[in-house]
Amino acid sequence: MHKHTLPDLLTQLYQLLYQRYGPQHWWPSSSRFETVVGAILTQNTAWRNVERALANLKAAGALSPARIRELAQDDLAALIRSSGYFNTKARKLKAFADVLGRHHDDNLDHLFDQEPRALRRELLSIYGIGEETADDIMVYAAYLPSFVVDSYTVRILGRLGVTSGKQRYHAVQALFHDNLPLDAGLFNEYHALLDRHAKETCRKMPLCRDCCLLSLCPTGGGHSRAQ
DNA sequence: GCCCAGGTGGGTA
DNA sequence: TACCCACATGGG
Repeated sequence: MHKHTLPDLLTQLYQLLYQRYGPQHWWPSSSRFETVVGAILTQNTAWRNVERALANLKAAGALSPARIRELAQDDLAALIRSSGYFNTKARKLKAFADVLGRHHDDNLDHLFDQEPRALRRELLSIYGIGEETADDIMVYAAYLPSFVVDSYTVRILGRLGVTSGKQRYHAVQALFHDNLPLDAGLFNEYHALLDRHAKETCRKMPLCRDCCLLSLCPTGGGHSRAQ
């Protein structure tokens, strides 16, 4: 099937994307807490709309766990209106702020200073934090190597014939964990590059022959189905 | 008007 | 387990 081993393919995929796009400087934020808030607000939402919500929170002095707890949920929802799902996301932000206050004295160092498995479990136990958001927080706020799998990741791996498109989150994540160095900096850049490539290229050019990944594509760019 | 965007939780069979 | 649906704004 493949002319590459999986470690080779995943490494070459990274190198091709990095050569094409360069460093992506993720996660754009001025604090780790802001990164966590952004990770929740960007769920199924364009980042552009999240930026407005974050600006509103900053302008209102509301970008802290204590202020998020103090604000009425409706008032918090109004501030983040532009990010969509504002009622749901206001509840999610409050859920995170509650756990951070109750169990960690509002200190992200305390939250992050535990075994990575335990940290991920705790994040997943919080209302509104699923696997992808948990891994966003692991990589981009706690600086731990936990690969972020999103729909773009699945789409690109599908086109390269690496996944079927029906695998669960954990199985896709394991591809990266089992075949690459467990390096938070690498995982940071890798996920950002997949995102960049999918947004910039995959939509406009559904075939690999039109993009920088042609050399990795088993079909030579002739897809019958786009994943 | 339509489809999509840096998903998650809840319900049903 | 496997689907289905609600959640909601803003841009192309």
